[in-house]
Amino acid sequence: MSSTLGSKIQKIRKQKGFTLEELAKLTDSSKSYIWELENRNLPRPSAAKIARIAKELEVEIEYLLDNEAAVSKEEAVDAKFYREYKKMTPETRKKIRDIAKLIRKK
Amino acid sequence: MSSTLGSKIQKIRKQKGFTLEELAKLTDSSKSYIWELENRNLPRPSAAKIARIAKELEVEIEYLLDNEAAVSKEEAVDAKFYREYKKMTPETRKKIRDIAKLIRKK
DNA sequence: AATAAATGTTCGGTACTCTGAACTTATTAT
DNA sequence: ATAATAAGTTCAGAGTACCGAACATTTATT
Repeated sequence: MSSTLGSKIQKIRKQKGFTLEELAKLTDSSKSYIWELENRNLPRPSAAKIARIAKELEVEIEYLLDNEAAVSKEEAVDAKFYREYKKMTPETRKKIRDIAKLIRKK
Repeated sequence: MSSTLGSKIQKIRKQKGFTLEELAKLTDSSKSYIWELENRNLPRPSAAKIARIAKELEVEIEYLLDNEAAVSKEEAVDAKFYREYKKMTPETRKKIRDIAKLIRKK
């Protein structure tokens, strides 16, 4: 179940219905490179590229990078929550943090 | 005010009291490379390296990568919140998400 | 089925990552 | 002040990132 960087990118790209060329264009890449990312196991792609790809695929960078076991469903739920949280207004975010602080204290 | 990747890494490394060699060892890097990361403007360091460094420095990868304007204090507060959130129990996390959902609906 | 159009794959080359080892500068101990 | 140790800096070189352009395969059109 190891799920590599490449397989994750490919899976999400297809889910979103992008072709290699489309994702390449969105991320200022060449389609050949996106293909290599997906199909060869490139040992150290750049952080900048991976960040742009993560953004277009709407996933956390960590999700793409962290391998195997680390990507539990629980963590996915948390990451999703954080993505949503970040879209809220500052006021709402503060409320949530304050409440979290209270809850924590039991 | 541009705040580059390098300056961020250096600032946090020093805050945490690490020498180049210590951070290098923690992240399976050479101290020469950590130095170059901090002091030269390397155009595309690998995602794997940046991820390991972010982890040891206890910051979000996004924080290191996103440039200037994006790194507001507000966002730092949010990132801190998320770091703490992730350390909570699954039950507590769920409570927080549920409450967040309610709050959102006004 | 034949052709065109779209999507995917290979490859050569330039610029870059990252290291180990040597070197320089700052700090601490004697 | 001098020596010893630690911290920081430079550099050559092996291996990789990433691109453009050519080639191959799949899918759509007639």
